[in-house]
Amino acid sequence: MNIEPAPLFRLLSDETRLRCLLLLAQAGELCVCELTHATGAAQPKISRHLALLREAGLVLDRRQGLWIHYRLHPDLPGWVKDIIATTAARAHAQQPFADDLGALAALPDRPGASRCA
Amino acid sequence: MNIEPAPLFRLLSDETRLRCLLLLAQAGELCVCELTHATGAAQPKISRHLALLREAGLVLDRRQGLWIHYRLHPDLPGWVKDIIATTAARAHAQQPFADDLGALAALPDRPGASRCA
DNA sequence: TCCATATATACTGTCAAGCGAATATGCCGC
DNA sequence: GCGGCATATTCGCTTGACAGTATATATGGA
Repeated sequence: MNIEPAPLFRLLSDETRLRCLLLLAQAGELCVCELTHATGAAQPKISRHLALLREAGLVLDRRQGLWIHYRLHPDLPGWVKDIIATTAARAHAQQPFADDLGALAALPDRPGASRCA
Repeated sequence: MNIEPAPLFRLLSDETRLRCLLLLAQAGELCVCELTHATGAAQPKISRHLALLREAGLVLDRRQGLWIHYRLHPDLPGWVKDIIATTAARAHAQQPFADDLGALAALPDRPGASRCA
């Protein structure tokens, strides 16, 4: 899966997509409901944006029963990882990303992912 | 001038803008006609995109007689410089950026900038 | 088999981005 | 001031992105 700069930036230019991507970069793997809650966005909205990231090869999904877990694609080119990491470092303490991380941490039973409200 | 991640990526997501930005990152300072020739784009198109980059604080312009020279803003935040540098490194040998650099080098009298065809 | 939950997709309306063509502005030399 | 060059701006148009609502699919359990 080859990734070109301009289309990559196009994907990163939507705040909802960027927030999801940075959450995945930070948390490793998250199911759709966790992303939905962390961002406060509607479920179809998250789903659509995740589909775009998936089609571009930026994320991978893994079905586990009822839940679908997303994570950054492990084989991303180095320069793409660099850009995500740089952005994550800068966004980490700023809005709205800081709140997203807080909301994620506040979800009950997170490590087991047993509770999706 | 504060720069937010999503709007930055929005600016980088247009190929014409990205090509101009990377040319400036490589060449240091270029006038509009050089960017126009290097990219092969129409002059109003280049001008419009440069205006967007200028309004966002990514580039600075300097008028010298008839010519207007653009360069990357020297006070860009470190993370923005990093992203531009990372992208430039990856794009350097690929299309269409390699051709842009070649076309730029082929322009006559470049260092003196005396000849804008 | 029927239901509930998690996620994905389809449909539709709205809005902004980008383009080409034409025109305007600013600067220079005569 | 006039003409010419470099650059900027405006206009009308087209296209594509995104949102919300509604609906479909898939899985697991009673």
